[in-house]
Amino acid sequence: MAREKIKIRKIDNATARQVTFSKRRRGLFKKAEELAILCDAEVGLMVFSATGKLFDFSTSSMKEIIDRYNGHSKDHTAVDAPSLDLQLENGSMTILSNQVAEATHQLRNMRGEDLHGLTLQELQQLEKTLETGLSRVTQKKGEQILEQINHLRKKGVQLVEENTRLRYQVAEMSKMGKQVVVDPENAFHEDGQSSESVTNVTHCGNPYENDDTSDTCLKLGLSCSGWK
Amino acid sequence: MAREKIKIRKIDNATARQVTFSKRRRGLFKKAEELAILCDAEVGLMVFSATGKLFDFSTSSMKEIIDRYNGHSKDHTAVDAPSLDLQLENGSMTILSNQVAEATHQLRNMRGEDLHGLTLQELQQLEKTLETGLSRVTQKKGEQILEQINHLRKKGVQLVEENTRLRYQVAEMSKMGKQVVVDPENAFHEDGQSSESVTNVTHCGNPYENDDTSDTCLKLGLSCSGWK
DNA sequence: AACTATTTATAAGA
DNA sequence: TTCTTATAAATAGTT
Repeated sequence: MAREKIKIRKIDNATARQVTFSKRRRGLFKKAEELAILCDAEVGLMVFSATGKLFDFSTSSMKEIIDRYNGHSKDHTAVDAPSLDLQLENGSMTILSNQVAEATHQLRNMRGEDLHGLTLQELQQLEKTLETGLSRVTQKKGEQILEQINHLRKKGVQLVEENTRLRYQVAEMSKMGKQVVVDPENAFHEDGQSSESVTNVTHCGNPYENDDTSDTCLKLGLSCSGWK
Repeated sequence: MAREKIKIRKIDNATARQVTFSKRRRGLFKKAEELAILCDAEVGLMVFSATGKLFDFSTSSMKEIIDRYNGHSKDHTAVDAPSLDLQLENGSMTILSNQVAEATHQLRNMRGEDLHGLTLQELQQLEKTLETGLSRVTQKKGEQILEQINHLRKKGVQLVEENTRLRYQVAEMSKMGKQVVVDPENAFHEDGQSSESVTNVTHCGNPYENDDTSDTCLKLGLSCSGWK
């Protein structure tokens, strides 16, 4: 219903699928609410994303709706038949267990940990997936690094400005100040930087001391150790 | 959403309300199904008209969806008096659901699909894991390729031997045989190979014809197309 | 997340 | 109810 008509079948691209899920989920929930209000209906809506996240909407409480549903449902065995409940419950458990097993297996495969039963074709596919994933992660890392470097640069500029200002201040004060006691800690250095600014910059590799200016500095510093 | 914009509030006219209910209900159910298909989601939808009639839609069975909902919902008082068994069951379900969600999330990360909330450290770790996995998979692929090549070589040697034997046999037979009818299909070729052996070798890229000698041949041939 | 060209949904009327 | 149609909404692809 937009730029192009689409076929109603599972969206291949995972990112696009996620985006569409968000958009259409919102649309669906809005429509559900409108129906309830306009037509004085009672509505209960449960949606599980492919990743297992739950989204729900109901006019009253979901419990009430489910109770009412159970009352209406033709399948009265579905209601208070604890044994059946448990059976179905076990069915869900089995499904979930299988999902966990499958996902875990895939993860092991991707970590290269359990490659025995795989055919050459499967290994080929796996390699391709890993290459794609790796390239995306590396790209993202690059973006973050640039971001943090830019942040540090800006911070640096600010510090230099502050420094200049402070230097000027001190110069002014020492020029006319006679009874001003000069604290040795705040005296000039040869390069003209105040000791405070110097501290902020040189302590980059020594984290958790300052909380404001050095946090990004820290992140970047730590990550550097592993770069290729 | 048509001839005129309407306020979202209960429609006064009962007839109009009923008509709108029918139309919008259909629309809502359609949207629900589309969301489920497009985004691989699980959906459960229950609607009670003002007159008390029930309409429902669900991707799997409503029971399953309600079970899953109860597993997710913090409000465990949600559905009928849960027996202790059921409570425990629900606890397990929650754990399993969370495991599924976590594993799915990790898989998405490894495929480079959902990299937003990650810190530089996490990206770094992910990259390392992917590199390790990729190197293992590539290594395994290499081993399999060598294996299959060796297998093919052995097969080739066997075929050459068989060929030689057969050639000798035929030569012997034609030397002394007078009343032996020579089948044209089994006649000699210039290179001295029997037609059977020739078939086995030259049909490597044309799979699913022979099932014994050409299976490894096939695997190797197919995978070749994707190599870097 | 915002934009916009299109597709859909649908309110009113028949 | 169903069909039609003008118009409001939703949304697919793009940025």
